[in-house]
Amino acid sequence: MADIKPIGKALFLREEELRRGIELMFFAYRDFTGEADSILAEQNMGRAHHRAIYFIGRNPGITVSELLAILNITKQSLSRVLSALVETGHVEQHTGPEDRRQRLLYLTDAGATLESRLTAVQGRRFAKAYREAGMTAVEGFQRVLEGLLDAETRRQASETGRTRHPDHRGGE
Amino acid sequence: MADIKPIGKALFLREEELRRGIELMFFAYRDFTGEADSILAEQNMGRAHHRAIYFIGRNPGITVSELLAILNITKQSLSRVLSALVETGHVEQHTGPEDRRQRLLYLTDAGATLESRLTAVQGRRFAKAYREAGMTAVEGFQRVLEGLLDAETRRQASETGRTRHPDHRGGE
DNA sequence: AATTAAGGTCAACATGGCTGACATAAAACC
DNA sequence: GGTTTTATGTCAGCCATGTTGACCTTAATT
Repeated sequence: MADIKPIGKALFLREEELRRGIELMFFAYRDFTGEADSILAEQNMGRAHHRAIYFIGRNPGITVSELLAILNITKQSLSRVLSALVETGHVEQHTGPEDRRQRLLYLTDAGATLESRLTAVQGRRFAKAYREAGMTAVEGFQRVLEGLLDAETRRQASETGRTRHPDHRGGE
Repeated sequence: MADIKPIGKALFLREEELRRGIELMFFAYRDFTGEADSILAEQNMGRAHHRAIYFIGRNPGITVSELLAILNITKQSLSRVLSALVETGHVEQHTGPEDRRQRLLYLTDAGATLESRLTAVQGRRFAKAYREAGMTAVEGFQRVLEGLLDAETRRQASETGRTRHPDHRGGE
């Protein structure tokens, strides 16, 4: 099975090859999110809640504006989700110490627990795919996905993960 | 397992590596669909319409049930979208010649035109990403995406693209 | 013929995008 | 220091698209 080489070597940009990519992308994304969606449904949440929880967990103390820049949705949409998450006790908002207009966002313990659970199922799926495909494939996978990004996203993505605020939630 | 060279050095399934995959998947999918979404918005359509048009184009004469199996949504959801597409003249329904309960689906010329346009922008994005990443990377990309699929999807995916009906739309 | 099953549609609900209007806090102007 | 402008975030209401439930039509079973 090692010789899957869909492309003997000739041009691999033929229509069929491209359609294969388009379709794989659709199916893979759907299945990739499917398990998490089920967990979320149990809690009466949706994908939007997941994304907020995920990136708040990644960037404790992130502001609504910063989160917006990552998610690329309107602040009104995000606001609705955040209100729900605060309501259910998964997220805490603290007024910014410097700029009191800001709400710094943190996961509560419940939020962190849910985040772990969701990331765990998605991580397991990736771990399996990565393991089966092998290291070289993983590298290629990442390379192609990066190539699919908008220039703007690529710029931002390089910043994500940088803990922007040294974290101080629950400290008190 | 075929003894997969331990990545340069350590295990590569660490949390950070997995999170990178999760995040790339999110951003790439969003950007990948973004351009098509804009075109669709012009026509007062959404992603659901796109998917229907895409797979009908791929499988002329497909039945609603078969399309459902590909899309994995409820038939009620699909029905709404199909009605709209028939209404706007992008899709034609022909009663099945064998089984008169069935509606065989075909793109009209307008539908085919729109499909081409949408596939073209997504194809261009893939062509660029593939070109930049190189053949080996593309192979890895496909391998990993396949690994992310549910077993069920993988089974079905191998069938997609098989022109199931020899096409006879517009034959009259 | 009567029942059961399969293919589709209609209605009503929830999620999560969107835009518009707005409150509050900070910054800029003077 | 008061006024205006700008930035951050919320509330309200619309639209797209997923869901379930009720239903019609046609085919298959008996």
